[in-house]
Amino acid sequence: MEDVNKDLNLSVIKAFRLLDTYLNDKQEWGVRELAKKTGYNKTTTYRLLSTLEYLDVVQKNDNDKYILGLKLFELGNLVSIHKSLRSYSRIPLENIAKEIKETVHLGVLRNDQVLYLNKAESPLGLKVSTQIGSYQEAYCTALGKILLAFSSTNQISDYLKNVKLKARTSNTITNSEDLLLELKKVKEKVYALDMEELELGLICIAIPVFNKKKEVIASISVSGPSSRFKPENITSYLSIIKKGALEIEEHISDYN
Amino acid sequence: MEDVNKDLNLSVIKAFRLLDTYLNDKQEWGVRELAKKTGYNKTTTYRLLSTLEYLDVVQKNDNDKYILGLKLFELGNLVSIHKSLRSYSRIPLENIAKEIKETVHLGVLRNDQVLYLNKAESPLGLKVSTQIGSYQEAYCTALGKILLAFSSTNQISDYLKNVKLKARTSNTITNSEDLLLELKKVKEKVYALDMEELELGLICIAIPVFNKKKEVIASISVSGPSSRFKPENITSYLSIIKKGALEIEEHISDYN
DNA sequence: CAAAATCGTTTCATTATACGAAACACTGTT
DNA sequence: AACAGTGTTTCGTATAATGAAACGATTTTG
Repeated sequence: MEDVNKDLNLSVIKAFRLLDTYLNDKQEWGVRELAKKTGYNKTTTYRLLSTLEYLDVVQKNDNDKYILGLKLFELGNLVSIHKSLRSYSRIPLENIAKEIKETVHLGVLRNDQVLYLNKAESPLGLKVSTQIGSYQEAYCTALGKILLAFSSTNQISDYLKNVKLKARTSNTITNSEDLLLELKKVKEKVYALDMEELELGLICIAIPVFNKKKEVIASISVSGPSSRFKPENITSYLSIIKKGALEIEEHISDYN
Repeated sequence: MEDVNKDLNLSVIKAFRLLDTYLNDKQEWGVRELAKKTGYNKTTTYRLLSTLEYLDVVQKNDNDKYILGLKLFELGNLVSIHKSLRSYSRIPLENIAKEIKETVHLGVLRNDQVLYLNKAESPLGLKVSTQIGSYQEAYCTALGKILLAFSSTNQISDYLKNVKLKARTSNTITNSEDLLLELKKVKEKVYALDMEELELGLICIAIPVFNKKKEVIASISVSGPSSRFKPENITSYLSIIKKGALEIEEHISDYN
């Protein structure tokens, strides 16, 4: 933990810690429930929630529980970071998803993790579904392997210093040397696979998106259940994803 | 203004007032600049911004100005309100935009205004571009006319009590009786037009989206410049938009 | 190239306000 | 009827937010 010496506003921090609680796969929370989860006093929690409700940041649903409000939707849509990448990727991702019939993601590296910037979901019932704006470990995802593989050697060694390669499944690469070897292969082949390394039954394939200076600015992946994702599909999948990546690259300026 | 007697947390309110400032079509702000705009002391503003930066709610860009941060992107994507409508409308909206080559919007009524839930932009250079999550007056937009026209008479009269019909252009309907007549016609024809009533040179056409109980739950509009938007197109546009509306309606449950 | 203007940042004394235990009102359950 | 679960209000206390002034660092101006 960094030493944060600036005198920060503790109420504001608490308010956002309350909102962060909604990241735990739970859409509605009561006052006492949130207080217990965050460790805050229930009176404090009540007052913060009242304030956030007044600001439209949260609102009560039919069960009188608090849910995230439309102010966050409004502000979230105003965020300019990666905006062009997010908007220009929309149609290409949809095209890939339509053709392959699996879920497609666009991601970038941020603080040693993969940040999901956009997605297009599989039309099928059994599908991968990720939250846009959420984060995932890089070393056990196809997106992350691409983004790491095309990072500088310094960045990669920093990554290995910062991140513990925890086994998510029996297939997860948990050894630094193995990961370096894998990244080398990924960079050579210009595509990455995740063979049930994050989650059993989940297979992904990813390729890089380049800017006009040939730097990797993002990665596109296709994810599906192992039951549908066969080795013989890889070649055809790759050509479809590459077509989508090219569509994005045409819109991208040098730096972004 | 309502009398808000609960003791709300003033720091949290200030923090979100700072964030609200970004709604004014300006992506980056300095400390003194934000302080001046909001009327807060510059030291207070500085400390609040430091706190928000610590929380990843804002971040500094290359010019050392503050921009909205990825925490807002993350939380905004977590908002569950109208989520199914937003996700299921994505592909139908894209299809309409692709076919008509104009920008398409999906909106609902909220606090007497139109809330834009989703959009698909025209592929052309000259196009309408609206912020998702933002609000617009209902009486001078095609979306708003549809949503008002299919509201109850009570809701409509409440609307007329609350809202002042300000002239946005020389074509804007500024008279309650005229608006009521217009809404009656809209409901009969089951589509609404905005003939440069919000902005000169901007024409829109909208239709309702029904749930399985035949209630209007949203509206779809197509917007384009008057130079391209010809009366003879209306019939063909309507059939294309209706096709999209049907695609959405198939996915929608009874109430949402 | 010096002077002035502007920027973000820190200091410190003061005052406002966030705080929390306890009591409360309300609801649904046992 | 008793109980356990909500969200909400009260009130005295202590903490934390406040802002004028000074600061150092850039950038702009003459």
